[in-house]
Amino acid sequence: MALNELKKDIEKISTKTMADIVEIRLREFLKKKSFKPGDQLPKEIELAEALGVSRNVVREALSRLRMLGMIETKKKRGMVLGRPDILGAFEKVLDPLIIDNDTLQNIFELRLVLEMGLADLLYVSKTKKDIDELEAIAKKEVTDDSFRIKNEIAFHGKLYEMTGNATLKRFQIMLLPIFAYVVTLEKKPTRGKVSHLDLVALLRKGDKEAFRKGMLAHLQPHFDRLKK
Amino acid sequence: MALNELKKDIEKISTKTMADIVEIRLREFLKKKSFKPGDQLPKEIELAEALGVSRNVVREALSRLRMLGMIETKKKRGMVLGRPDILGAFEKVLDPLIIDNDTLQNIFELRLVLEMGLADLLYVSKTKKDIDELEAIAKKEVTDDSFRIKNEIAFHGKLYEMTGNATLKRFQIMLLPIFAYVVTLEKKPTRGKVSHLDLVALLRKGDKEAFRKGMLAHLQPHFDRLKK
DNA sequence: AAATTTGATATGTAGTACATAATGACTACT
DNA sequence: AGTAGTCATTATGTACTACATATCAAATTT
Repeated sequence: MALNELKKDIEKISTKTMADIVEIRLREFLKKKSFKPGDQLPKEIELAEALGVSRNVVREALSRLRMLGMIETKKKRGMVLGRPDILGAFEKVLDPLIIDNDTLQNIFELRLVLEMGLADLLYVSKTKKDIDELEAIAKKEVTDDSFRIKNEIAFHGKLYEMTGNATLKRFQIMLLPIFAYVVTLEKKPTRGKVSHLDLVALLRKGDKEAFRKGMLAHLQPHFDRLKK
Repeated sequence: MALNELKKDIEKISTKTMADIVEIRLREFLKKKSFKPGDQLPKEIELAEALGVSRNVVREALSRLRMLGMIETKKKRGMVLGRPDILGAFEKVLDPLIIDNDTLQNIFELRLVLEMGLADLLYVSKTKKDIDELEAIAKKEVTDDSFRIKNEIAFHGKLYEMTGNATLKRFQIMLLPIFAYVVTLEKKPTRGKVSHLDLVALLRKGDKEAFRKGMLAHLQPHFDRLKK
């Protein structure tokens, strides 16, 4: 196809709307002025006049920034710069059904990378209490295969929680639907040679490398799938 | 503080605007109808009438979804469901200056986790050509400390690229500013005992575990900082 | 001095009007 | 017949006006 070559040679004409442009300009404005959270921002009418567009357009752009938490507004008091929830925006878009397959696969791999990299952080922050709780979770697991994904979620979720990193934990929760979705695409359920209880034992014994090897063995079926 | 307890007992009164609500409702609508990318959506006026709000409000909500790439609009042709760029939304919010310190720290840790978990994926996809290129990058590095961050970016960026995972690579690029920012908070530049060239050698020799240990040593100064 | 009222103000919502681009049908011409 | 050209149609894009609503601050009352 010559189409791909064409696309490289001819740049797509920009069909940006005013709202798109205003959004960009507002972003630049916030950055250039290096506002900090809580700082007062100009009012809508002023922005509209300064930009030479209707208040309507400004509001559409502001609405976007507001959704991301970048700004907060109160009647009469006006707008202030907010503290955006970083993962919030991400979360809104993460729907397995509208993500293309390549990206789904990529996210699946990302999840595996996280899982394998967890050990070092875990060994910095784990406590005996954590391990006990983790063991309780592993022991409570039902062998019934239909509960398998639930077991996985509970166990691995606890692992992330043990890092004490709230962002990481939430990130993991967000990736769960993707993970579950990709797993359901499998024909037959595959199990690694190392069980959750094995992992708990490894954690307790205290050898970081051993734990990592165990985790790899636990996830091996997933890695095997990547090789094709 | 009794405030935290109070917050649990008393739910925050919802001060959602119409645009907020419409955004939620539209999301639900898209999900319930299980539209696929490219599917035609109702027009603005119909949505406004169905929801009992002005077209203005609907447009504000649509503007948000449009920003995320969830919908695409063309004049006369109407709206169709789009393929959102997952990381796009994330990218828009990722500014070190407006993220609070705890989250910055969390993201920094997340980055370390990724780095440590990279090995397994890397050993699935690495090629000799990749390693040669990586070595070229490492050899080109200048010893001047002022170029240190540039060196880091080039080298580690290439590592992510070698995984063949575009999402992961882009995710890493997005995290760079955060990483650089946190590193600049350090008093004195710290160097791990394993250099980039050492890592290349380890990669070439082919032992996954050795490479991971090397990476850990390379990043050790960063991990040391976490322990306090 | 404390409490209440009142006015001013910035955002939130509604509604109207028109511009603009894409579509498709219809017409005319060779 | 088939191509080119015209024109009405339609859904989004932009502008403007008007008013509701919450909130702050000053003025007034007690």
